[in-house]
Amino acid sequence: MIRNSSDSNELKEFLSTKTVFKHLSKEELDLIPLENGSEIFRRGEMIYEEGHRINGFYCVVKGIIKIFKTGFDGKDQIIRFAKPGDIMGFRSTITGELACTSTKIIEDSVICYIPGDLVKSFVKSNGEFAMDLLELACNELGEANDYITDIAQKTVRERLAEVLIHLKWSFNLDNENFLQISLTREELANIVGTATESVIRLLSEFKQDRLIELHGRKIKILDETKLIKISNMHY
Amino acid sequence: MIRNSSDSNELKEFLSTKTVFKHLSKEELDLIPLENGSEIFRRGEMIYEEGHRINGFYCVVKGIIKIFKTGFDGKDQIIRFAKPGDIMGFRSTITGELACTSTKIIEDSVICYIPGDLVKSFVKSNGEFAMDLLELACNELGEANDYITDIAQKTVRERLAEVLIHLKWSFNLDNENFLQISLTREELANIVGTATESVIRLLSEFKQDRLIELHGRKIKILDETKLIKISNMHY
DNA sequence: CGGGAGATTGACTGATCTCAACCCGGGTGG
DNA sequence: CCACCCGGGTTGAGATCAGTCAATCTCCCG
Repeated sequence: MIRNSSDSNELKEFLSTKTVFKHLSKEELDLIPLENGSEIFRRGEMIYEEGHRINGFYCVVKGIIKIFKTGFDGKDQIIRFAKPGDIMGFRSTITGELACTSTKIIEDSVICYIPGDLVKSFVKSNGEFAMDLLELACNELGEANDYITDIAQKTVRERLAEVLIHLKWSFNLDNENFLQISLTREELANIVGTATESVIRLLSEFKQDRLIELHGRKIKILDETKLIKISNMHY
Repeated sequence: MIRNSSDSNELKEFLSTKTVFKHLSKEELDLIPLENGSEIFRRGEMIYEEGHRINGFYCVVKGIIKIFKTGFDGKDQIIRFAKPGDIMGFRSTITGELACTSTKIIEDSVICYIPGDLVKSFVKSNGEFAMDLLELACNELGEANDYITDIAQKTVRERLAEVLIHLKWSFNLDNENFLQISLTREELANIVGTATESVIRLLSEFKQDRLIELHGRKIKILDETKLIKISNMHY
């Protein structure tokens, strides 16, 4: 974790255009202590861990972070990914509970921190902001509900297909149309909720069927339509 | 569904003491149109269905409702239960999306409706209320995250044990210490995320082991400690 | 070149699902 | 009054998806 001397005006610009803080007034934005700039994290580093006390929002300026819970047997379950513009830790900040998830860097990231007290004061004084934040929470809740139903009802094969599609929709492709996000097979398994070996077998099956192309960790979706069919998605 | 002529002052009293509306001012409370009173629903009736447009909060005054999603193969997944003081439909009301869940009465209920526009105006004008609502959403989000991890990682046996414990903690017991809530085996399966037959087999196994007692749909927890151990819960 | 992490493959196991039969109690219509 | 039906609830047998374990391989790095 490295202190980054990025211009605080740049950060302000970012917050006010790309994040849930977009409806803060100029004066409110000025209250956020950004003098320290943001922090740079490298792949594998943790920002905070399950059980820790969190007192503010961690806003992703750049990079990709996995947000996950560790089950009683030490196995991780990835809940979601955070990418530029996303907020981490808002649940615990709002409820005042300990963090219920850990956050680990997938792709080198720049994070800036916004104290919780400040956020709460904004919620109380700025109705637009409160509404945006509420919407954010509700959107996440909707996704969580879908996730529950999927994991409870679908086969591993269906879920893996769905995860691949979601990854394609959520993350950029490189110039050869490979998914930019680079995940280990174990991480994929921790999204799908299955064993690493199962992911490996299914991936090579999909590859056989010309649905995807694999180059190490890089994945290219070749036949989105068929994958969607396999996944039994509604959309 | 029957129109109930309950006193609107009684409802106001209820809203301002038992629900997320507790921080509304007297004036704000008066804005809520409660003249029509509340509505009575009977077991089996639906309040709203997945895919419908919802334009407000459904507040449970009395009764128990299951909130569930229907999977692509027609199988239901129960997401949570709503009981007196709880709000249904707030996610869709806030995000403006179609309902992502259906709601079906488990135990005869009294429901009162609060228009969404009004709620949104409260969010914008009353910071305390906004904060309470946000907390509500965040609490649910935390539970959803736990749920995801459980379903993804635990065995059916562990999950069923956990569900029984949660039911005991969430619902009252009758004078013989049986769980008040009455669920079919299929409904239990739809919480756990398994087949009806699996629930039946595991229940009778738990009964053999003197962990629970069964009288038709009524369930009594005999050995909470051991069930918690079986469930591998953290708490 | 040796070591280690991650990826792959194969064999085996077993938890859980599916299917089908059967039971049970309540309600109903002849 | 009784046969029948219907919605749960139970039980058993068999099929299978997916997890575990163990061996091997492939890179990449120091």
